[in-house]
Amino acid sequence: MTNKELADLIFPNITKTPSDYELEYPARNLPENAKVTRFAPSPTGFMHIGNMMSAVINYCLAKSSGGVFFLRNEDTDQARFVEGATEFIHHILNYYKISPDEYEFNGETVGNYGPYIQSERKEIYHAFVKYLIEIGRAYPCFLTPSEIDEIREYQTKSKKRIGIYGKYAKYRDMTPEDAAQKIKNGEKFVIRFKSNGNFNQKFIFEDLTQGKIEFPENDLDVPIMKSSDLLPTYHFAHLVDDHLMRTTHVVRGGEWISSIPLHYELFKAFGYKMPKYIHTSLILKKDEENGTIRKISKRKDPEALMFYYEEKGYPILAVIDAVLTIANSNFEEWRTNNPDKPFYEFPFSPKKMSPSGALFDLDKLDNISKNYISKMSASTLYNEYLTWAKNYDEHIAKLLENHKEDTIKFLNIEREIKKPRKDYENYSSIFPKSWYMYDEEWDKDLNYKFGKINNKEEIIKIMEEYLTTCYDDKDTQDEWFNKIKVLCDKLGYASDMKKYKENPDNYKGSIADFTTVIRVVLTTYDMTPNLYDIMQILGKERMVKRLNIFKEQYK
RNA sequence: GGCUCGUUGGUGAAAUGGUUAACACAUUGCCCUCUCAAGGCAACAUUCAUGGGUUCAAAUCCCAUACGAGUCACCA
Repeated sequence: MTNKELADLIFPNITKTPSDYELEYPARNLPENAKVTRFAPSPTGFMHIGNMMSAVINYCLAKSSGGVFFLRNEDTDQARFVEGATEFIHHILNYYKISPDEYEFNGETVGNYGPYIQSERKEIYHAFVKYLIEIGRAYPCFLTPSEIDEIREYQTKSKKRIGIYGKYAKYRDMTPEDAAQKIKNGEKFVIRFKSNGNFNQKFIFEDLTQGKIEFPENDLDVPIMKSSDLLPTYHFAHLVDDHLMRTTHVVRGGEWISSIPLHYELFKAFGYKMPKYIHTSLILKKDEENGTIRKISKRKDPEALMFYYEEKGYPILAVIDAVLTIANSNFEEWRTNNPDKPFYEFPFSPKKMSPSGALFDLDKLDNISKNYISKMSASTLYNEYLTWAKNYDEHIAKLLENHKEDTIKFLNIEREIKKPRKDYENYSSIFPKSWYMYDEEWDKDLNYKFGKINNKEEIIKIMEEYLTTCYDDKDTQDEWFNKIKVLCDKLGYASDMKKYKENPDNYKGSIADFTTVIRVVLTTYDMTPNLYDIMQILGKERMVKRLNIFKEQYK
C-alpha cells in the first residue's frame, strides 16, 4: 500500500489538490508595496484590548499602503465557542470604524478569497492534509490522550524535552497497511505533521518587531488535524489560510513567537514563502493585590474587555490613539503634529514597538480622551453624549432630549476658546458633573458643599440680597461681576482678593467665599464651570426656586 | 525543566559609544484667578536590574548572575 492509497482512504471525497487552490486564489493584483493584513480572532472569548491593538495595527498597515484588510473567523475550536463573541467582534470593528474590506458575516460574503470562516474551509484543509500524507510528510497517529500524558510524565521526570518527537512519535513510521487497518477498525487518530527538522540545528528568523531571532529547528510531530471534528489546528490553518488569502503581514500576539519553528517548517514543506511577521508585545497589568506584573486578565481587569470603553463612553478615536501610543510611542508626537489626520495615515513602524510588554495606562487614556472631548463642538458632544446615553442610561437620554438647548449651552461653557476646558474623560463622566442643570434632579436629598460660609442665615441673607438687588439676566459678565463686587463690600466681604489676603480678619470673607455661596446654592457644588454662564442658562426665576429649595433642605 | 524574549523614574518611553538620560501622562509646589478646569512656571532617575570586562569614553558592546514574561494541548 502506498501513502497515496492511505490518503485516499482517509479522505475519499477530496479530489482537489493544493495546486488547484493555488489557481483558484491567485496572487492579488495590488500595487507593489501594498500590504495584505488580517484580523483573525477566535470566537472563544470577547474581544479584548490586545485584540484591539492587533486590529488597529493591521488596519493601519493595510490602509496606509493601499492594501487589503480582511477579517477571518478562526472558529476551529468548537468546544470553547462563546455565544455572541463573533457578533461582538463585528460590532467593535464597526463601532471603531475599522471595518474589514473582506469578511463573511450573517450569510454575507465580501471578497474573493473566502470562505472567511474556518469551519467552512474544511475541504480546503483536507486537500492540504491529504497532499502531505501523500508525500509522506504527515501521518495518522493513534496515540490516546492517556498515552500522551504518560509520555509527558516520563519526559518531565527524566528531564527530557517534552513533546511527540523521535522515538516518542510511535506512529510516524508505521506502514500504510498497518495504519489503514487501524483506521478500518475504527480507531481514533489525529493527523500529525512528520517533522524532519533537527533540534540541534539552528536557523535565523527575522521578525519585524523583535528583530533577528535564532531558533532551533522544529522536530515535533505536531497535530495538524484533530480527530474530534476533523478541523485543522491553528498552525495548519494559519499556513493554508494566510497562504491562500495572500496575506503579506501577519500581526499577532507575542505568545505565537514560540511557534515560529513549526510554522517555518510547515511553510517549507509546501515550498511557500512565509509572510512577514509582527509579533506584538503583550499588554500587561500591575496586579493591585500583590504588585506583580502579569498579563492583562479578562476576569480581573474590567478594562481588558472592549465592553469597558464603550460603556464608559470613551470617544472611539481616543481609544484608538491610546492603543497606538502603546504600540508606537512616537505616535503621540505624530498626533500632535497631525491633529486632524486619520490615524491610519500614521507610518506605523513595527521596529519601534517595544519587544517587552507594556502596561495599559488608563490615566493616559483619560488624558487623550479629555483632549478629544474638549475639541469637539458642543453640539457634536451633545450628539455623542446622547447616543451613549440611549444605550446605557435612558434616564439621562430623556433629560438630554427634553433639555437639548440648555444642555448644549452648558457643554459650551468655556469651550470655544483656544484652550478649552477639559472636564470630561468620557460620556459617562458628564452627568455627575452636570445633573444640577436639570430641575427634575433637584428632588433628591441634596448635599450642599459649602466652604467657609455655611451658616444658613448668612447664606439666605446673601442670596436674597443678591437676587433682589444685584442679579439681572440682561447683564454682561463684566457688569455682573462689577455689581457682585459692590454687593460684596456692602455685606462685609472683600471684593479685592489682594486686599483680603493682606488683612483677612477685617472681612467676613473674600469675594471667592461670597461667590461660593451663590455657586453652592445654585448647584450644590463648590466647583463648577463659570458661574456667570450657568446663571445665564438657569435664569433668575429658576435661581429663586433653588433658593427656596435650599431654605427647605439645608439644616 | 527545555526553548525564546526582556529588565531605563509611578506609567508609556527616547537615546543606536561621546556634553547636565528627550518627551508625554501621573504626582507635588508656586503663579494666575469668583470656584473648578484650562494656562504659565517649577520639582521629580547623581543614574539606566546586579557583578565583571572591552574602550580615552558605555544605558548603549561582551560575559555571568538575578528577576520577569511568553511557550512547550486533538486551545487559539
